[in-house]
Amino acid sequence: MGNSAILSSRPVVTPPPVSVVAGRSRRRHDAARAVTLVAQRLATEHGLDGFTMEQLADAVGVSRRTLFNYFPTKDDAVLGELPPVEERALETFRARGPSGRLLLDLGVLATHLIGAISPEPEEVRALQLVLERNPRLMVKANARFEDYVAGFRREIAEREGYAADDIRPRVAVAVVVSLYESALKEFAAGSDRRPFTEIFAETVAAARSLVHE
Amino acid sequence: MGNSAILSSRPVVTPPPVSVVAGRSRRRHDAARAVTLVAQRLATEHGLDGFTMEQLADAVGVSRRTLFNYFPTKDDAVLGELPPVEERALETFRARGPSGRLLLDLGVLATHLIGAISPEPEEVRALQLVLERNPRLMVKANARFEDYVAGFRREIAEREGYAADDIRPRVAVAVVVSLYESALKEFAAGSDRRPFTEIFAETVAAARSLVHE
DNA sequence: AAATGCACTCTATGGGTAATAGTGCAATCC
DNA sequence: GGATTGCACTATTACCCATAGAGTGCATTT
Repeated sequence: MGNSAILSSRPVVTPPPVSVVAGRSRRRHDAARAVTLVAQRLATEHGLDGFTMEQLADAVGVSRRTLFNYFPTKDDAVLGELPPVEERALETFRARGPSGRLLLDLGVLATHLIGAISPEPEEVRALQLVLERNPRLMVKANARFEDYVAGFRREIAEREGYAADDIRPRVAVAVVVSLYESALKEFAAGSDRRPFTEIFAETVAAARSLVHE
Repeated sequence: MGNSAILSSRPVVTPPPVSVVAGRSRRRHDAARAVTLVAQRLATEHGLDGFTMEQLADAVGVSRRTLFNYFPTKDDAVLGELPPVEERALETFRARGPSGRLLLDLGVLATHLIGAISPEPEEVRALQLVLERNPRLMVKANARFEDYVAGFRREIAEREGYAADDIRPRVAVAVVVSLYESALKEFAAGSDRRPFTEIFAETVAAARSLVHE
């Protein structure tokens, strides 16, 4: 359990629910990502309330007003955007692929999303610290993540044709999310510098071995 | 991810790590439980900072000073104590029982602990609300829970003879905790008034069906 | 032995104010 | 033509300080 919030380092622009990152969007995404990296650095060095949007704007090289074109609030600038779901990956999932087994396919989708984040352990630790020191930000991070995974629950219910009150979407997402969080803790605590995707895969494998023992 | 904190309603005194509830301890536990119920009621009605320890003491019928004999802080009085692990249940677990399969046995232990809580849905919802409105309390609740489950991780590593850096204890606990939290959400949201243990069992069954599909 | 009264220390909260986040619109720039 | 920006404004939050209340230790009472 744990009150681990999703930690996005190097997050990507949240596009419309399902979209392909392209041309203008790509440039926008890269710009927003740069804002977030700087915002996270400033938050780590000075605290969340220790830097102003003016300072962030200066550090990024845009106007303060423009920052609000990328992010609705200062908190969102620091948290960044959650990884987008690429259209092809989602179509595969909807078509009950790649394996036909829900938990496995959800794990594949999660791996894909995790690959889009590619955090460094120091970044995860730093952002964890910022969150710990700012319960407001943690609450917001968790609310955002909850909305994000709610979308996956809906996709699951639809793919599997579950009834509206079926608890399996919630359970499936809860299990995969718990593995993600467990892996994130290992990643942040680890000293061996393996990529996060590798640690997630190892965590999934450990869960599988526990289930099939 | 959820930021669901453990919600203890009708919590039991946190005894020494492994102990049997008896005589004097039972009376102490009942008294502490009464304090927590009143504290939770006051927090729900007035907010966490909207009642004083003096008021809580008056409502319970003890002196303010005595409250601190039961709980180290006001927050702890509201959160209550986490359920104790009964000695017999722990001995069974340590002896690799009841089934010999770690995840199943951990689920049995969790069911036992959940049985000791027996919350009502209104209580869960009320306490969730208090936590939402008081990030400080939520942070504390989560830190306590993290310590609590760390103990189970140690028990698992010992029971299974895992190496110190083996990730399986963390994964096993993460999965069971995610099922607990998922069940808690269903319980708080539900309108059919089934006991929490039943909903947890249903959640475990759903996870099992997803794994074996 | 546990509860309690009491006096004290420490910390967090409340209120007022100023700083900053957030907003809308028009002008400018690429 | 769309994005950026400047600007003036509104709304909200952080900061500061004093006070209330949480927390503490000890002696007395039950």
